[in-house]
Amino acid sequence: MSASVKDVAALAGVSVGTVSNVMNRPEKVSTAVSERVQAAIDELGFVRNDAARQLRAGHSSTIGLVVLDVRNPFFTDVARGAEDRAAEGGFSVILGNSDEKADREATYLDLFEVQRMHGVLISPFGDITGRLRQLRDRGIPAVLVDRTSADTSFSSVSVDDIAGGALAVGHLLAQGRRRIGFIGGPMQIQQVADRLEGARAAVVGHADATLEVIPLDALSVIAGRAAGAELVARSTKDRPDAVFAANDLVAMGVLQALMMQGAGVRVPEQIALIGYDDIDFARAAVVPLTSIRQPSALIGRTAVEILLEEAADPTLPPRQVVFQPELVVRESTV
Amino acid sequence: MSASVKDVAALAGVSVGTVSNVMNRPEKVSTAVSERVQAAIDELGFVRNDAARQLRAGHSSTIGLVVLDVRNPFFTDVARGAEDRAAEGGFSVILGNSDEKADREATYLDLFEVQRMHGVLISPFGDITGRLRQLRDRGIPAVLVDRTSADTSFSSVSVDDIAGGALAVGHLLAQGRRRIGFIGGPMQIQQVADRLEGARAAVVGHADATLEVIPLDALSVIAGRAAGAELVARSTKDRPDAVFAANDLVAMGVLQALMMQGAGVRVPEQIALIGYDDIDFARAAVVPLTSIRQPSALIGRTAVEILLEEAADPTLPPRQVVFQPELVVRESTV
DNA sequence: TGAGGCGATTGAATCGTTTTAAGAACAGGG
DNA sequence: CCCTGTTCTTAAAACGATTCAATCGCCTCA
Repeated sequence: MSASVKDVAALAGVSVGTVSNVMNRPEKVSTAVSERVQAAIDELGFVRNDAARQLRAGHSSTIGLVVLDVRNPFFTDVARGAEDRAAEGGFSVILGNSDEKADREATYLDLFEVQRMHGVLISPFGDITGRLRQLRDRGIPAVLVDRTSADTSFSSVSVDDIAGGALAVGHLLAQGRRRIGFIGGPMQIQQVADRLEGARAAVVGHADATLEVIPLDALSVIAGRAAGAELVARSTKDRPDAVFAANDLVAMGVLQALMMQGAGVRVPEQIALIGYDDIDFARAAVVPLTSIRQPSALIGRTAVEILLEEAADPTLPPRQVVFQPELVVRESTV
Repeated sequence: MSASVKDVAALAGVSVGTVSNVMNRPEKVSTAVSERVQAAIDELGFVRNDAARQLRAGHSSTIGLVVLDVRNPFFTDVARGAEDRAAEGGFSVILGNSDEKADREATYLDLFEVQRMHGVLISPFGDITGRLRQLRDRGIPAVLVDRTSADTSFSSVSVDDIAGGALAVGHLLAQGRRRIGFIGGPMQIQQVADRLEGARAAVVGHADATLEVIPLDALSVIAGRAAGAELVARSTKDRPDAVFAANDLVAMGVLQALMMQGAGVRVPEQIALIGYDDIDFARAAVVPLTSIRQPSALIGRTAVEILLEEAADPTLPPRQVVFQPELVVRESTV
């Protein structure tokens, strides 16, 4: 069907070894021969068969990435960063979407194993350190993304959500707000709990400030809107003067409820509002939303970096990299 | 590093050929031997090396899928449908995000070629029929997704956007609306042009109905909001009594502008609003949005179906499958 | 002229699985 | 006891790129 090195070698009048050298260590080949081989490659439209290369090499030059939700811009940005860094080293990234389902997650890991991936990046859903350990024993290293490992036997790259929460509430306090509301949940989600913890820490420094927690059972627009409606129903003096939503989806729901005809709570005059994640929709909201941005692309880039190092030297000790989030101020808080 | 068939064969006391038979044609092997081999596989934690299998087979058992935008729920649903159908046939799908960039699209096609994919599904960005023809000549068939091919030399699976436009406006007319506004653009996007064409066709049957086109330069929330603000600025009698937005993002922008404090245009009482795509956000909007749903998962499923058939028999003539969209009625139009 | 050195090139072995033709073991019929 | 099937298993030959020890030229210098 398609041409092989053998065909190229025959056409160029050299041996297959030389053709391989032209492609992989050009410095070992004279320019005359190199050009002749190149011409033959072009003429035949030769494309290397990766399976054969892999078989010989013992492993693929592809990195597998499993994310919790491809629709979440945070993860697509992580993926982009990973792809960029991988490309610099001559690797490719293939993307799997676990959709927060354990069986899908397992299926992707199986696929990555039969394909003898160079390594795996994963934002884990269930507890899969056992499976990851198995993969590592078979020569496939793994790096956790957006979650620190329970045990520290794997490297991880994540963001400091406690700092993020403190950053958000610190900003509200700096704007002169004192009655802060935190809207988010469920608390089983580590990220939510951490953000709340950060919020609490920020409030502690201000004796006259209070923090009210309004729990949610999901991080969605709908849930946020319900919580917002509850605020609208209160008398003005019982309302917080600032709200920190656990993520941007929730914040958008709250915003919708506050701005609704008949509600007429002005943002940010009466209630300042800050979200988390800085998704595109946040910028595009009726009142552009102040939010906490995570260095998503950098997370992906760093994860690949660590993965490649560990693949090259499996004896390296695991590392935990934690990035700091960043405040993005827009109209909803000023 | 990891065990090979040879190790399994040695442990089970049979030849490698038998091990292969146990895995691939169990009916050729006696139960006694089969059990012995299975035990050996389990004990060694043997996992097949896909590279070797592919090398022998001549092509991978993986299908490549390139979409324009992974963040768009439409495409993730297409991907899901494709994965499901592929899994039924023992194939896997790997997902590439071209992000509407020609170079990213090309990079994925190159990757799929060196990996000797079983086939490629693609929602093309640029004109890549030349490249696809090349792939096909080298044994990798392709099926176009969500776009009919300019020439009909490739199979394609798409949705009838003209019918979708007619469906949307037909619904508005059935609700008694007569002054219809179409908000969308740019018209270079085939889908937008088709939806408008369908809208025009629907209006033709009603002598007293009018269709006003409000052009946009992008299908975004922001652009939609600007168009909505323009409607708000008009006197009531100059406003349309129903708006058909080219997609849900635009519709959400329009909705935001209409509902804004001070604007006070009631939806659907004063202006009915319908979108297109039926994304999750549409359901979650302040006023849940009527929309046109496309059978996304079925599109992916069908595309894989056709691809597998063409891979099995490359002489099959290309087929164009066109699905019909579906109206989903919510509060924004009733 | 021949030895030594050096860079460029070759050819065969290798990776792990699948496939296929050939062989072994066994049963039943004559 | 031999012959003919059947059923199960084996051994060896692929697949295509890479690698490395071996070889080939060719030049320099004694």
